[in-house]
Amino acid sequence: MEVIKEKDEQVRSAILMAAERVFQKWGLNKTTMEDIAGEAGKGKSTLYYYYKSKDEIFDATIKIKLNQVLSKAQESANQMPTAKEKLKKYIVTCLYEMKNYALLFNIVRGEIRMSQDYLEKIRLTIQEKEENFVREVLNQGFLSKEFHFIDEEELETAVKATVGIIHALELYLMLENDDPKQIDIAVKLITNGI
Amino acid sequence: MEVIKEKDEQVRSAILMAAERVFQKWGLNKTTMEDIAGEAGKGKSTLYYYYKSKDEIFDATIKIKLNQVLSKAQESANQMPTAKEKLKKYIVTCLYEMKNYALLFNIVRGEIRMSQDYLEKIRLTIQEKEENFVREVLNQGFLSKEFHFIDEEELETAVKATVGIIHALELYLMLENDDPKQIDIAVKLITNGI
Amino acid sequence: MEVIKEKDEQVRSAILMAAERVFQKWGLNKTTMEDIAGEAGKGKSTLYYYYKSKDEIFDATIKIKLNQVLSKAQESANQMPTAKEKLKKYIVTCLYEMKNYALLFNIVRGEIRMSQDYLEKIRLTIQEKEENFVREVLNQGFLSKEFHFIDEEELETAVKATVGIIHALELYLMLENDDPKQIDIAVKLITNGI
Amino acid sequence: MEVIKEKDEQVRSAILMAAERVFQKWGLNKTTMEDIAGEAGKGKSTLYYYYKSKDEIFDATIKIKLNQVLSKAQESANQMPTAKEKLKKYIVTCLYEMKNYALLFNIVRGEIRMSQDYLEKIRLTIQEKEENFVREVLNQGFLSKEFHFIDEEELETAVKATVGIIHALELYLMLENDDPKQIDIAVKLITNGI
DNA sequence: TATGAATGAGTGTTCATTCAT
DNA sequence: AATGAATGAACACTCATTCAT
Repeated sequence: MEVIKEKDEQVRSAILMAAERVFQKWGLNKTTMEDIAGEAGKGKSTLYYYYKSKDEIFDATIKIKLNQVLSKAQESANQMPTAKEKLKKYIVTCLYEMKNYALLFNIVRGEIRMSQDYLEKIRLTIQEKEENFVREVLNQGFLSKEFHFIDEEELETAVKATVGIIHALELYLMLENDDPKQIDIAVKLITNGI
Repeated sequence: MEVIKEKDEQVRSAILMAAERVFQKWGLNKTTMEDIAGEAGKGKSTLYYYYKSKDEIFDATIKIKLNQVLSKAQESANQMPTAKEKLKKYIVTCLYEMKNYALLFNIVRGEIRMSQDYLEKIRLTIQEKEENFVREVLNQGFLSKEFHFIDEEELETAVKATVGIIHALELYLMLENDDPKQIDIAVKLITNGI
Repeated sequence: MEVIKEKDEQVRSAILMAAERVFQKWGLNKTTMEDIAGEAGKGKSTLYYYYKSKDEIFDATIKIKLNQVLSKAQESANQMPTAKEKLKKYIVTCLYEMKNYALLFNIVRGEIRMSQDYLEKIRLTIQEKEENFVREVLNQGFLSKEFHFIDEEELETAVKATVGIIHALELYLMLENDDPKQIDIAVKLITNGI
Repeated sequence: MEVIKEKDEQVRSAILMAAERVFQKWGLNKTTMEDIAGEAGKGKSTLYYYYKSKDEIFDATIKIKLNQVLSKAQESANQMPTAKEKLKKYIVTCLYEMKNYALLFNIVRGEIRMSQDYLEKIRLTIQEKEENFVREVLNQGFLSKEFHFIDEEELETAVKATVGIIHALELYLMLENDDPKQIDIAVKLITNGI
């Protein structure tokens, strides 16, 4: 029973990994179920045994990948001693990771109907996760006087703004830029102000 | 003969304006030639008399809109006295304008084949235009000692980074944010550094 | 303009006639759009230029055929002198005509979702048409003392019952019976009572 | 061995009962093997262990149900003293019973390929059964002088016609009518003649 | 005995594009 | 100059059926 369950989960996972590759390559609209099936080495209709629709596959793909990236970034950041370094490490790791899945994440914005609420929900969950982490770091920096420019009541604003800026950089680097050196420059510029 | 040419140009322009509206509303993939034709009050096949394909229409639409936005931003910026204010005004105007055409510009990123070089060309042209303007402003600020942190050899890097950051903010504000106040916060944060 | 309109109507009509043939042959579910297109000598997608969906085609097919049959029956009946003969002629003509389109009409009952209201509407319209005609005939027979067994207040009940019996016979003869002589026997049996 | 055989027969029966419910609800085409399996509480492929195909399941379902209805009707009829009452009881019971399985029986007509002979065979067997019963009753009525209008040589015609009319009424009441009172009216109308 | 897993062969529908007029 | 008509090529999704276990 346990084995069977595992097998099932393995196939679902294999499908998602195949989907990730082709979505990343072709985008949501141009990727067909046949593409995914071919990449997974399965028949087209097999996909429907495991997932209800193309959208559900895309949904799951994004969800997993986002969680992976954020978790990795938070892990990396937590190994740094100071709040400043943590923040910087978090930003940089996010940027590098996201850059590798540029098209995949970008699809969420450009190709999807506004009305698809489930994606909005994913984004909100993610955003909360990010904000929680940044809030913690900023708070720590505030307590340790590292970030003396922040007073208590501005903390929440700073959290939202920082996360926003991170998103902005993510997008910029993901989409517009192929020069890895630019990441450092951009981070420095953001950190120090123009 | 001249009159006919003018008429021709008028129709082409009308089609593009119609296309702009529906692309902005539905994105590239979800917008059909019928949508565009309907919005333009023309027959579907008429579009093919004036443009070779849907892509060509989209192409032209983006090109024009981008030029409009940039020109307006440069105009606004040039009315400011100091380099600092010029830069700020330029950024803010770009952001506000682009925000209004969020989906339109975003399409360029999410829905388009990698292999479509002509869009890349547009982007390069635009980027050059932006860089030229920013370079001018930064240079002026350098000469007037407003931007003392920039030395001559760093100018080019600063130009590229600044334009990059502007793009980043554009994207962020276009896509993730519906609160107009955030624009000011974000600009301040960028200007002063986190 | 008039000519074009006519052409359009001709094609729509041709599609419907093709559809009638294949629906009659295969039923609703087993008939594919490709079947209809093939029979009509058109491309499959051409059908969608003239009709919105398979259901719409089926809808129109039934509607037209029903009207044809009823009109013909009423015409035939009206050429008879007495009410009794009119009624008999009407029944017999309906039966003979409907018999030729057995499967076509029967589809309406066996293959269609209950929830499809538009078909219900067609049936009600048709039923009204039938009832009106039968009422007229019965009324005439009542006034001429041909049908002395009907008193005024029973007229409406008699109308509904007669139409019902006609339907019953239609169904029976359409579906269960391939012997044309049986029509006469059945009519006689109904007319005289078992 | 005997026990196993019994178990086997029980499962086959359970499947058929489940099938009856879903066929009655959705019709033949719209009912999937998954529907049947779900209703039976079995795995989809289990059905193929007991039956060769969907058609075979449908086949068996109809056969059993028809036999049930006819047997019940004949039983009820046989409790009546006179031939006239027997005939009437038989008709009414058939109608009431069949009405409850309207869609199920109707499927036989609307959704099935002409070429499926096995259903034709079922129908013939059933029809023979019905005719035998009606013949017996009519004969009894002829002998007891109840049905004086029938002479010996017309008996066979009368049998066929009566069974036909019953079928007609069955169909009519099954498909077109939701008012139970109409059954009585219709029977009366048939019995007395229009 | 029973079934989870897998799939081939369809199905209705969409849409960019062509072409005769 | 303008377009109605026509269509091929896809595409997401369905389902009866098979097969290994």
